[in-house]
Amino acid sequence: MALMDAAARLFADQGYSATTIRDIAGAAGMLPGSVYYHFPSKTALLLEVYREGVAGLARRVDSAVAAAGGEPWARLEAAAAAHLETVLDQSAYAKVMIRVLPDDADDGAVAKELAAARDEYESRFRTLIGALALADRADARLLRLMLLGALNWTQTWYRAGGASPAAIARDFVKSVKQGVSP
Amino acid sequence: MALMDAAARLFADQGYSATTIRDIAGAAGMLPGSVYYHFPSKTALLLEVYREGVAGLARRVDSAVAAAGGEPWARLEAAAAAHLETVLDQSAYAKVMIRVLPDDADDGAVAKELAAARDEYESRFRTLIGALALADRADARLLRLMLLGALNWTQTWYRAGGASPAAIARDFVKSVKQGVSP
DNA sequence: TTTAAAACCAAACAACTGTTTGTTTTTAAC
DNA sequence: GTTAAAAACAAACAGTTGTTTGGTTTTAAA
Repeated sequence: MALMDAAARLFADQGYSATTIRDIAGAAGMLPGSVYYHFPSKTALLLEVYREGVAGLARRVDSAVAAAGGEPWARLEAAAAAHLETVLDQSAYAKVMIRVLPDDADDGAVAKELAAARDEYESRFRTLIGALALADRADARLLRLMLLGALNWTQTWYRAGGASPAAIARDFVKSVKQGVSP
Repeated sequence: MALMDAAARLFADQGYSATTIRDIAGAAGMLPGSVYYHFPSKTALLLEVYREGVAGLARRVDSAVAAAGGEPWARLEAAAAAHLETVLDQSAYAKVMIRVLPDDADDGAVAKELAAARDEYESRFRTLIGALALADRADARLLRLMLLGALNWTQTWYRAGGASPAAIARDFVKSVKQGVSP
């Protein structure tokens, strides 16, 4: 859908509140009012774009994990690589999920739905990390939040041309697995 | 300054473009027009708040590192702890530096200044990590970006009452140092 | 070729945006 | 107590915001 594509790209590039309905309509080749034939409000448009982003990301990660075999660290690495490839290269929808905070939606009920969608996605990493054999003092929750934070923050510094998203993800996972000390 | 305090809090809580001059003026107890006696534009106000955030954060981190002794990992841990305490608990100004992206400023020249201010701050971590003894295949740049990303992303999930900012920072540094494998 | 739904246009709405202007109040030094 | 600068007010400005309304075109099935 051209309208959602345009909205996803603009939300990802400029953020939610800096993006106007006129921006979106123009990028989709229509007039502002026409947007309201397809979506009842700007917030509803964000919600659908966000959900599509979460769904697409989940699909890619799930399939990467399924193809990764049974070794827990390999499965986590596959998930991290798929996450980063999608968020940095493949999907403007997935970018929105990282760039737009749930409370950017002016509607409180929608904010909760955005947060819930993201939580459901991230639960995959809870499972993947739960399957790891960890050192006694390692905190699985903080490990998950550290890894996801490091992955998501790449959106602020990543530029095409350097290390590939998959290579970055592999490096991150390896670092937390083995440590960087000699 | 009450005006900058109000702006810092609102920028940190709602983001830059979702915050209006009227919001800021109201929170500071004055009328919208009065803001322009102190700052020539909304963008200029952001720039000063952002700079104050960077300066305060740099001050705290520098002093924590100086007090941490000479062991490189202890110095990095002290920097990470100071960073997180400031950003999560102490300073709305520092929060702005994390929440507001440079290109949120409508003015391109200001965006560059914001990015430059953040870069100057982060160079400290380049130095701190440069002093570490790393395993052969460890990438110092990715290590820095991973750690800063994990730290900065805490702003999206941290809630007072759980692990303290300093404890989170210590956990992150320990994880990348030693790894979490048994 | 008729028809009806889907999609879009054209134009406006009220509210809100950053900002400017001229005037008044507050502050503090003389 | 006078004075002048600093700070704030009151009111508007031009442009933009999300959204609505009623009419027109497009699409595709009958």
